[in-house]
Amino acid sequence: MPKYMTKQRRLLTEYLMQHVDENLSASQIADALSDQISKSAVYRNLADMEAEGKLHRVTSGGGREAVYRFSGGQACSQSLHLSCKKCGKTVHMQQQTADALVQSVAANNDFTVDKGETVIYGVCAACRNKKASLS
Amino acid sequence: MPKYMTKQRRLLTEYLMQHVDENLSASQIADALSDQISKSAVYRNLADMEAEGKLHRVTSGGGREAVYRFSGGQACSQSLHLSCKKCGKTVHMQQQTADALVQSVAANNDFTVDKGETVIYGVCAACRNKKASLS
DNA sequence: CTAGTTGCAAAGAGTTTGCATGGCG
DNA sequence: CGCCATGCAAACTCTTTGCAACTAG
Repeated sequence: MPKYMTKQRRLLTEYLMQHVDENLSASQIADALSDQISKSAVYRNLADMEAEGKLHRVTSGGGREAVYRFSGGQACSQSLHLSCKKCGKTVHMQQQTADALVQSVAANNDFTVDKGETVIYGVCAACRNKKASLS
Repeated sequence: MPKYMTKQRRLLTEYLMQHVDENLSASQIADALSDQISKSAVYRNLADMEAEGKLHRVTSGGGREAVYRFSGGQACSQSLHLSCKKCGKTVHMQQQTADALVQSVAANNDFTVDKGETVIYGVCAACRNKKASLS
């Protein structure tokens, strides 16, 4: 849990702000900022931010790297996330739909869904159309 | 894509059969079978089996290891999966509930859910009760 | 017999950690 | 000024790869 707002921390936050809702791997971020922040600082800050809940760890991008997603400080825990396997974009499901879904699962399977942790994979409208048009 | 059914491959398959629907990390499996199969063979066979579609790669267990789930050859792609964060068990959602859910998302967010890829995280009934009873 | 597989060990990739220096408040 | 955070590099963990020996068909 950080106490000082360092230059590096600010730079990292700015970087994340510019990549809201994208899935970024720790090493990818560290690499992009390598000339401004050391690798260790990136990893440490990323871990801190995750602990603070400012960042969500996805870790499911096909590799074995730590993958994070920054959501601009919004209340992400209140809406499920839809992640497109094609373009990687993540969209927040409407809370209303999410709640209905959660209740449905609770009623049918006696299972309490964690909205903040769950990411639903599939294909977004844009990519679905794209796929249809080209080969 | 393997052509021979080797002793190691059979042993690995048997191991997986005994752990259907559990989330197993590659290293965990390799370690468990270390005295019967070499690490490399485990990794190679796991990769082959995934390519053949006999195994599903989860890779989202909080660490940075390759995590797999074996489903005994069932048509897992037809039902969403619920994974308990406490005990790690994965249960198949009833297809009926899953379909309703998928349709709901499709209607509200114009997003095509991939049932085979999606894992919903939360807490199962058993663990929910457990949590309530002790401290 | 022939080619796919295994095993071992070395090489990689990514992440974590120890310690001295630097900088926020 | 004091203590946290940074940087650097070494240490680690997990995974991949090269190559000779082995074995399933």
